[in-house]
Amino acid sequence: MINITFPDGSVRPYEAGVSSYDIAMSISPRLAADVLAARVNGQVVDLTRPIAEDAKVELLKWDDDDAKHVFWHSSSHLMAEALEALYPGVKFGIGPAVENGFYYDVDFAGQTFTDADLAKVEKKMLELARGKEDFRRIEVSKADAMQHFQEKGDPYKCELISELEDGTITYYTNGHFTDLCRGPHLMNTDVIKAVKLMSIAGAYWRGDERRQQLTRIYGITFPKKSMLDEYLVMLEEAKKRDHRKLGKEMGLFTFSGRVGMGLPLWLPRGAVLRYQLESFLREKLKEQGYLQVVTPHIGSKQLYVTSGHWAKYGKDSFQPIQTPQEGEEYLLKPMNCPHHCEIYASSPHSYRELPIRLAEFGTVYRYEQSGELHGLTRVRSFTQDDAHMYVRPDQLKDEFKKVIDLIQYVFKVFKFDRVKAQISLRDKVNREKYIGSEENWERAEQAIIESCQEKGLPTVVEYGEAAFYGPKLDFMVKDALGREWQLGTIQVDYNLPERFELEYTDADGSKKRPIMIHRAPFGSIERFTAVLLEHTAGHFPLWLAPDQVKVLPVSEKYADYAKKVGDLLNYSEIRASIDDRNETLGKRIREISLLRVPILIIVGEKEQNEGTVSIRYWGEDKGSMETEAFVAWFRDTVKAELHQDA
RNA sequence: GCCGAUAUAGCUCAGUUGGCCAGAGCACGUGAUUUGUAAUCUCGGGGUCGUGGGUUCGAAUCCCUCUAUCGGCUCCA
Repeated sequence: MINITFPDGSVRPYEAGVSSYDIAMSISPRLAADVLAARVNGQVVDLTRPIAEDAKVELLKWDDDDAKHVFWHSSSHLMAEALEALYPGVKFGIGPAVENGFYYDVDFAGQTFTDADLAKVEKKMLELARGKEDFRRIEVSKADAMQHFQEKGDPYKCELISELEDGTITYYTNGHFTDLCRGPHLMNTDVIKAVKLMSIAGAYWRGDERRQQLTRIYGITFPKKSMLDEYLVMLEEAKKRDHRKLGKEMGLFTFSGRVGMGLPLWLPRGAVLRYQLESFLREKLKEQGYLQVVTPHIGSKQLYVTSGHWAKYGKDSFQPIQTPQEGEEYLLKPMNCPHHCEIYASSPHSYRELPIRLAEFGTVYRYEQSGELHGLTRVRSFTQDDAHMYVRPDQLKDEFKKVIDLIQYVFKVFKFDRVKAQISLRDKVNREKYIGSEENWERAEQAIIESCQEKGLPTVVEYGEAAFYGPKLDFMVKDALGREWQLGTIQVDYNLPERFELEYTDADGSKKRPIMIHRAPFGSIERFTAVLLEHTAGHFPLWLAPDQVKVLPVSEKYADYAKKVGDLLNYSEIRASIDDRNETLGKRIREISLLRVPILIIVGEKEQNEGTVSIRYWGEDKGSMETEAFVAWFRDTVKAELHQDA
């Protein structure tokens, strides 16, 4: 007999070799019907795996992320089985579970497969699922595995097997389909009740663009039909928050094929939004001792040869502009740091002056591959809320931590919770992608890791995500559809100061090299605006809304009073305007609401006589109050929105 | 850049298997109406069906090119 310990701490004896499914059955058949996988001593395993020794066992149902993962992974095998049945001769790459569902990469070997075929595969999957096929785990030797997939003619699986160690290789079989797979899987296919194949896309084999492109089929499955329906409704709702749609509806920005792809045009209301975002940060930076600078939109090619950007990105940039007479070469500036380095270098510096913080809302231009452009989140021209700090070694960590505080303050004001802080370090093996000495990198990476630890900031570490000149701390936020975007970033850089031979005079009179911190709390105004739109569904905080107040006279008769109110509000620095068009009140309210104007003021006979305004705040009737009282309330609200302890 | 899809009026979309002068709602202009919390009524203007080519007696509709957009992949200083 062995002892099984449950999550609540209780212990029950079972015969050795008992499976998690048997354990679930012993508790209740109802539980056994719902359970999808088990976590034994912290490891997720098949329900059918025998347990030989004393163990901690958790029975996992749909509400557990690991259980969903197993469910979707098994679903990808089910889809593969369906595809093999419908398209004999297809070859398979990999088919993992992802955050929302699963995919399988398939080589259709010349057969065509389009969106229209998805329904057919869904149908086949459901048919196979109802056949209650067991997932069977089989351990095989490397030689046998290799032989099997060679005979089947599946080069992708052979490649994967060739990299595995003998003795660790397992198959899973469901129905007529056998796949190389580590598992774990569902007990059988019967629990898969609802299937939706979402889309097909090209995907390079092993993520390498020089290799074969496979057809990736994305899908999602559920244990209940109703859950699929809910999921699809949720997706529809998310699409309504798409910043591209909201940007159009709210008159914030547009694109023009004639201007060029990925080049956003900010409309008047969008421009107001930008200026608000900029002055919000400018105020904060003033408090923290930043100095604003302004630099040109182009820079000599030589500048980027010095910085190393030309060697790294020259071929993948907008190509140099040449002067007609002299043949000089200039680049559209893809970043602001080299310009700022030259500002630093323009005068001698004492150790007493440091840190020097140079800030600029710098518009940069980067060639992004055409297929990569995406609304405002990925564009070819964007404005960074950039700054570069030049610090002494003893100031580095304090300065870094101050920036963490600033970024956290920003996220708090905008109510971005669930921000992921990611430490982006060098690739562990492939190091020729980076410039600078091993020693400098080591110091820079340590500074970031230690600063985060000292701040108690929860982080994840990603290797290979560093910039070529230094490691980064990136702040990632998801959009409406769960896609992750990098917003804020802080980078430690020992390399550019060397390349630009930046110096300061230390206390002992010797020349020393400053360390540079690159940082941008928004990342870019464009991307920040996009993510903010999706988070708020266009309901910006009051201080930020391009139009804060619209004043609506009930009819023409009250237009004068409306104007009086509007003037008073403008005088009080509230962005207010009047809508006295010859339209019904209901219609004007509807149109202004669609523009996401937070406050509507309605004035008619009653308000005119009493000197009051009637307030509608985000669609809710707040009754009437004296105009002065409204101004006071407005100011308090804005103050509260901006006052967040970092 | 690669794979797949889409492109009809300013916007959102109809337009059957190729067949009269290409339609609707909103928006815009006009006249009436003077409105009390999410769409008042009237009349009117507006489209070389993304571009260029091809097939056909005939193309918004079928084929190719290019451009832009969408979903992914790759990339992201």
